[in-house]
Amino acid sequence: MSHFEHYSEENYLKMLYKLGSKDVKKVNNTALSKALELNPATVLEMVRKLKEKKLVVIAADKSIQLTDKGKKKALLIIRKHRLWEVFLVEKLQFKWNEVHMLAEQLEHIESDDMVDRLEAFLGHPDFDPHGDPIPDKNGKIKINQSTPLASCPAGKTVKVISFAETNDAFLDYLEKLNIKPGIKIKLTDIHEYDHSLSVIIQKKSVQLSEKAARNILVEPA
Amino acid sequence: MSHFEHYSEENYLKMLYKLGSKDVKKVNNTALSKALELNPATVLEMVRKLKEKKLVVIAADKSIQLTDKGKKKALLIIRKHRLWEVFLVEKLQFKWNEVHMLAEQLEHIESDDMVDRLEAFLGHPDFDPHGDPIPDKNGKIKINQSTPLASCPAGKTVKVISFAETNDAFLDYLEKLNIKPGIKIKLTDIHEYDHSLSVIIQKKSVQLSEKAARNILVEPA
DNA sequence: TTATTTTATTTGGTAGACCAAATTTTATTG
DNA sequence: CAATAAAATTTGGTCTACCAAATAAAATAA
Repeated sequence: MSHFEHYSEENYLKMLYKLGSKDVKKVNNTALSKALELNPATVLEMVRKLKEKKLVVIAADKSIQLTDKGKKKALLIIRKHRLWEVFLVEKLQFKWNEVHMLAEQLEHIESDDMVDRLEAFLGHPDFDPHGDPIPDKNGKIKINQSTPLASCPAGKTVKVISFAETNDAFLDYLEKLNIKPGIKIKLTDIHEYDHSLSVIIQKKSVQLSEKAARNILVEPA
Repeated sequence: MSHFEHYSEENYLKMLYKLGSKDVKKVNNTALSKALELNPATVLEMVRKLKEKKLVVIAADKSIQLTDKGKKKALLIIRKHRLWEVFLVEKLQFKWNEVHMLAEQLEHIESDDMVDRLEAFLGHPDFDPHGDPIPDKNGKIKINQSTPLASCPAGKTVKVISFAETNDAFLDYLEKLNIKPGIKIKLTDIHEYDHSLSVIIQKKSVQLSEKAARNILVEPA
């Protein structure tokens, strides 16, 4: 039967979207292979199929770019992923850093109707538990103008919006410090020496590395 | 990646369970092939794999039978399927006859933790929207010999066991009348005209519609 | 610009889950 | 029991999504 014909394709599209929006440098076959942890030959093969389906175009410099059609498809997968994450956290009481893997599975369930109903059931959330925006049913995203905590001036109090990294180590770290979307952080000091920060989170003083601060996205409180 | 290696296997197990519990006649390769709408050669191949994994045994007459291990695995898939059906109907407002295909997809999501949380979120339902029992986390089905209140004779006192419906409206209704599992109901009268019932619940006399009485499952007190 | 490195592509293979058609085995039945 | 029907099994394929290793092409560096 191969009920999950679309599974791989969806992963490629999602990764292309992710790479395309994060990195400035072009996404070539090597980059995509590494990101997906797949053999370049495998990726080349699939990219050709995506090209056939008009989901990507191969630029003159061989970089792989999503077409509007491909981008929309990617955004609708991301929509499903993020809505399921909200469900898992809000309704099934998972910790917000535990849900990624599960949402990876749920995002491939196909039913536009179900996704719309899920959205309504959850009360049309705008952001997932990590603070990432949830595209609407047409694949449109509300763009927030958050900035990395690392580029805020000392003395400022900010509100955590989302995170630029999603690996478990980072999410566990945030969990320990009780840093999550919505929480207020007062940036008390920036240390010239190593660019680490002293901040106050819920009345407790904490040290953050520059690396961490670059991946915590905030807005003026 | 082949994230869904288990997908086919699960379908075979589920179908074997279904055929085994429904039909009295033996389940042979031909029967299974027809039920799954697959070529006998394909089915034979998979059945051998299931045998390798000790999930089935092939009897002397070539009939395919689930082992305890296989049966448990099948029941846990059925558990997931039915819990998701409850979710789709109760929470996402699908009609009971629209949910089967979706649940077929959702049942293959793997996470015991999620299933248990889902069960708790749904309020530990005993039956799915079709009235089929939901196995517990060990694959055990409560084989209660409960009958609908509607089919009890007048004058009898019975104990409420479970409900064949779990939608909010029905549950609210039950809540108002203080009808819950364990409670005693005395059936004082059955009205020929509309098949409604007069019952006594905690010393108070109440009228129940036939519809409600069909969905209240009871045992002799 | 030639050598070297990196990237893209081709070639030949694998495993899982499927199929049609041929063949063998088992049952049924005249 | 022999003929026939049915069921089981074998054989030789397909398609998808993978891989490793070889080769070609492009980019970079000396």
